[in-house]
Amino acid sequence: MTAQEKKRYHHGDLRRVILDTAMTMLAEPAGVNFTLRAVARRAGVSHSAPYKHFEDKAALLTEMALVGFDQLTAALDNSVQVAPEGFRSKFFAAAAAYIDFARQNPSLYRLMFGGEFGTISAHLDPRALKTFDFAVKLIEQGQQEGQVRERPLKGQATACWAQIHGLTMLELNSLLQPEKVGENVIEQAIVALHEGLNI
Amino acid sequence: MTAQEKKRYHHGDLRRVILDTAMTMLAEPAGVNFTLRAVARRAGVSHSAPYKHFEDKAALLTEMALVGFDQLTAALDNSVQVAPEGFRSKFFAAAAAYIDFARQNPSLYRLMFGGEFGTISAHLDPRALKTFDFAVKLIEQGQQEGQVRERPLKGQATACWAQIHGLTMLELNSLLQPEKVGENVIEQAIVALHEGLNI
DNA sequence: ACGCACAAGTTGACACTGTCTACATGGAGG
DNA sequence: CCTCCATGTAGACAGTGTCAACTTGTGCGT
Repeated sequence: MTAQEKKRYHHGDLRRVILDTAMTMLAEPAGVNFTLRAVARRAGVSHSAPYKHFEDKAALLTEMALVGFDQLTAALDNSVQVAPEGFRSKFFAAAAAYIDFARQNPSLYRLMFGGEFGTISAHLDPRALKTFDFAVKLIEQGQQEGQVRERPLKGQATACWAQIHGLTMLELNSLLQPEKVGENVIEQAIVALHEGLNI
Repeated sequence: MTAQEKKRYHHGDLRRVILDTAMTMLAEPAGVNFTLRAVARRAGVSHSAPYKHFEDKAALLTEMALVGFDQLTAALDNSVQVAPEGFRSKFFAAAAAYIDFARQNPSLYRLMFGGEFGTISAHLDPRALKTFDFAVKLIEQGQQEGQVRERPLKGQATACWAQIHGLTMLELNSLLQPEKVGENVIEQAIVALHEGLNI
């Protein structure tokens, strides 16, 4: 774990290094078309070293998407812990945190939901489903507080996710510009969504 | 326009042929990673012929996305014309037509909203905005019929589009499987959306 | 303490891609 | 009829994902 260990022939941490490097490159402007060889170069290893840790480029991308879901879930969890008590407060906090995450990691968010690669299968992974579970639990708590009408839990959670995800996508694609679509569309939409859940 | 005109050195229709061929290949299974050279091969021209009609591969993809928006708008227009009178009827018809389009052209739909390439700019193209205009007009008609509460028109239209788009994405990514999420989630979500608009 | 199997690296090759430049063709307009 | 120029072709180039063959050196059982 010392500094010079990086020079070891087997530095034992290459998988993590490659993953981190790839995440970094994805986050850079125009990092969408990042290349496997470029990742290896920046990581300081040969161009085929990544194949010892990831079967495919698709496998790396899938893992990256899953890391993205981990981070998103963590951001959501954190937002509701920080937010004041009450369903309404936590609901708006979570929605804001979700969209913020996408705004700050647009390429990653697109990778997570793009489905261009093996990514589609990633959505059925437990790590991705955790994000869905978060929504379910939040709605459930709202029902227990009497703030959300009693309907099939998963249906409501799905509707919520769909709405927020749709908004996020439109936002990422610059379709929610105020001059085109009016001010605070996002806020309005979330308010409407909340009203829809409300008793 | 006769059959043998295809053999002309300049057959004068290459742009359309290339576009059609590319659309066909995109529609095929695993056509997501379709290649420019493969399009040229199938079109029976040299590998660099497409460059006389499209500056880039990105330019071709952008044009394909715009064609997708044309088709989607046409499908929506048709659905409301066929549907019985009344806002509710037309609203549900349009929602169903939208999701159907995506289900039948998943790769195209992803291309339209993926934003991986120059596609993002395509969303600001008039041809893409027509789809948005459709939603606006539909809601407007609902308001005139007294079926939709009076709120900022574009805000409501955006919320609708976001919801449907979000649902569509989840559906395309196989996240709406009945055993995971309950039966008829889509219908429920659309009903909820309609209720949200309703007075 | 020793030697060795095997995981973890490297190098080099292959087919293929997007794109550029130079050249060929032939249809339309003076 | 001739010639210009849009439209096509051929070939080259750097760069990519992936594979196979080779090297290295670490952890294990004896």
